[in-house]
Amino acid sequence: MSEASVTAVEGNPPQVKRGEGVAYVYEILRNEIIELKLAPGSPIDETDLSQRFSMSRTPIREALVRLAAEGLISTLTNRTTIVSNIDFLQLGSFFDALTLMYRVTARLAAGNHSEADVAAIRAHQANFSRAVDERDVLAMIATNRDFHIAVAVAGRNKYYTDLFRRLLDEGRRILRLYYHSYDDNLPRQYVVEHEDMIAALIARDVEESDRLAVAHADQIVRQIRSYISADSRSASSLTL
Amino acid sequence: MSEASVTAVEGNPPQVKRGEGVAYVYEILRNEIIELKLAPGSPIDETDLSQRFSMSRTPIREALVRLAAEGLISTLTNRTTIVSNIDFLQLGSFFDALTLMYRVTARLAAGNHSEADVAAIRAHQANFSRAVDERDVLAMIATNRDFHIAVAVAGRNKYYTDLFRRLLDEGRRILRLYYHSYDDNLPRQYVVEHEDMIAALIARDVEESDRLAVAHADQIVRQIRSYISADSRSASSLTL
DNA sequence: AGTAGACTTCATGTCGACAAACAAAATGCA
DNA sequence: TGCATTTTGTTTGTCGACATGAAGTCTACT
Repeated sequence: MSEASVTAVEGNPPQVKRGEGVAYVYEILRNEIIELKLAPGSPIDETDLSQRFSMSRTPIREALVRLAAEGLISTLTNRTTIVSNIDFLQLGSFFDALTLMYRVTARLAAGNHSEADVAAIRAHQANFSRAVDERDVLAMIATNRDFHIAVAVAGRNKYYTDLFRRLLDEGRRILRLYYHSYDDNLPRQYVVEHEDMIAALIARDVEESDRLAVAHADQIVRQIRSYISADSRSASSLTL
Repeated sequence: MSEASVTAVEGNPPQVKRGEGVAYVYEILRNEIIELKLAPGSPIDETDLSQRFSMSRTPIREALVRLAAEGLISTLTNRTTIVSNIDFLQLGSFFDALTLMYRVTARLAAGNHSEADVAAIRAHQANFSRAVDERDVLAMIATNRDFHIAVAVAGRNKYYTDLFRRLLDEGRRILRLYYHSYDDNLPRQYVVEHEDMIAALIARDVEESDRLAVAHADQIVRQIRSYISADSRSASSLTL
């Protein structure tokens, strides 16, 4: 019923102290959900978690409430709570919002960024580039997300940054689902596109930043779409 | 220290049953925060609330966690939690995001709405119009928000609807702060603008819906800005 | 008198336990 | 044998209590 690797007691119960317990559990569970270590739809048992983290159920519960508020888990009243499913029917909405956030954050960043922002963005881009060099797909997904968050932060609009972060994390879940078919050419192209975006941003060229953001978003949407259709094609070939 | 009207025990402890307690407390507190019955910056005492709602502190706490996740309250670890302040420095970001959401939800609604959506939107518009007729400012603020949420729902993008809802509620808080100087002409104009928006939506005219949304947003932003500057002007006249 | 340090007070964070609600197994009846 | 009902079991929702950390108070010392 419960997978040993996930449910097992933490090797080093890292002695979190008063007031940090909830944040600790929240961070770990959040990562496990986004990285699909906890499969969508799988049930979450509070008692299990409380044993795993060597804590009472109370802080566990609060962490779960936070995750539920973010939409990462769904709680059925008086019944079990499960990891939220990836809603493929809403994929159109997702792409739409994602593209819009790419655009507005790029535009704002071009207008509002500071020196420090550029340094942060470049650091993340370096990490992303390294991940591509090392063909570390999981690291690519994570560092790519961090790069775009840094751009959003440079845009100085917390409402956009917030939504963008959620969208990008949801994107991480979807990409994890399909990363096995990752194309070797695309990552290189993403590195180049990121560099172009940085250049336009430094030049404070809002319109060019916007154009590049649209192109980048289209590229990513196309990539995910192709993964999904490839996936469904192989499935349908099985049934014939 | 604690205001009697807010801290007092609920007259009718409405016997909420298992599993509904948290949602009940959450809804009530949320409304009180948005309607400024709980002033920004004022401390929130868990023990007080637990007495007021005749519940243990546990469900109260979960409701507070949800509110904190939404940004409506800020919790200082090991110390008190307070109602979030209205951040006037971020007002520019707020207006920017608000305008964008007006636009995209109007566009999407024009493209995706169904008959039922139109009916719902019209109902909310009727409520808004009635509130204007009755010069009930508080009702106007609330029904106006509901009208735009209905439009967003018709747009069928939960990401936008979610962000929009939060922005509109934050707007309700700001308007409450300034509603004493509410202009008598503007509400009428809003009714007309809403009617125009509905017409464009039914005609599925995306571009016209967009134009109207921009105009509507500009109008509201201008209104809030004038309230604030009027307020600061009277304040500065005091200091001179 | 002013300041540093100990003490008191009190709200929060955490805990273990109990009770309700749901799901599934077991039982009884046609 | 098949279906309805009861019983059992498990997990969640709620409770009351304890421990911890922080703010304010009081005292003592320079």
